[in-house]
Amino acid sequence: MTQKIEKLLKDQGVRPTAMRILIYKYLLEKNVAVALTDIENAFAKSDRTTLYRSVKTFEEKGIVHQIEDGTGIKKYALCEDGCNCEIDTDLHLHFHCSTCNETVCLTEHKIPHINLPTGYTAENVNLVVKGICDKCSSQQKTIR
Amino acid sequence: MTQKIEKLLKDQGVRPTAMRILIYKYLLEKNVAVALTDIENAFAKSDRTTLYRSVKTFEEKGIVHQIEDGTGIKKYALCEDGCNCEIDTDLHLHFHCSTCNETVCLTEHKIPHINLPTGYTAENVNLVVKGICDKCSSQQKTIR
DNA sequence: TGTTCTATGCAATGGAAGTGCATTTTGGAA
DNA sequence: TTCCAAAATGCACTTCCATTGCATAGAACA
Ligand SMILES: [Mn+2]
Ligand SMILES: [Mn+2]
Ligand SMILES: [Zn+2]
Ligand SMILES: [Zn+2]
Repeated sequence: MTQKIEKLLKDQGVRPTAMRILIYKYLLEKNVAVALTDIENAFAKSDRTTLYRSVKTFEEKGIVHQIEDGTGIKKYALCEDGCNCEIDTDLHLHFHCSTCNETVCLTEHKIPHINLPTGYTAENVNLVVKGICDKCSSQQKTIR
Repeated sequence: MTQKIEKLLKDQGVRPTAMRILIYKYLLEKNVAVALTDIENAFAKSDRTTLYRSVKTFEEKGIVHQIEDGTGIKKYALCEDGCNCEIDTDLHLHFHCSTCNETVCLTEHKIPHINLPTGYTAENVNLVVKGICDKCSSQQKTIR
């Protein structure tokens, strides 16, 4: 496991330090997008700045992508294999649940092509749907 | 003008105070989405809290809609006539220019219908395209 | 006029992003 | 193996914006 991650990080041009490996593992085991604060809370002995800069490096090297889910808090999630964060091919829908407050990548749901008025050039597209996630809606059923 | 605004506010259940009318006028003359700080700077003698609560009231009464353009700063813009901020009919694309840093409503560009996995329910959709706006790209041309 | 609800202003809080700088760690050259 | 330069880390701070509590002023209404 750790071996693989080390290799993966190296391949992306990121030095596999102890903390970075831990962060990567954490992102891997979470199946939702995480905030910096989440990572901070996951490790008792961690400095926010280090985490901040590690994640930033990950982002620059294409290891994670940043998600703006509308909460005002930046979230991060691992990129898919072979992802280049390219518009039309890699960018996908994100879903933010207003009940559990979790944000997930719906990697199967790519962003539809958007027509823009003349003169406008798209560099990036952010599509976030807010509502109730599957877990929360099935809990609702269970309750009643 | 002021008369119309007063009526409009009343019709939406908002008392047309002096400040609120000013804010409304300001939003009306700006053709871009504005941040609270923008409004604050537009009026020398204004209290941020009053502006904050006024805009919040506007939002609750369906007079403005909030825009999360990914900058982390909340923006606001007047709703169209007859807008109920309803998904599929009223929600539209927003464009954020990375050059001039302005965010505009592209009210003609409604949000395409999004298919979600089973169990997910959509309550709101946020679609933001980032890139270069028409003004900025035409300036580019002029320069070279 | 007096009462009550609403709007406003001021002060303060809180959360998160981001930066400067000193120190430690690391990887590679010698 | 030893040493050095570059990279990573940790701590202290700053900044920016959203948001709230509470006291006061203002408007509507009986
Ligand atoms: Mn994602
Ligand atoms: Mn809009
Ligand atoms: Zn949920
Ligand atoms: Zn522009």
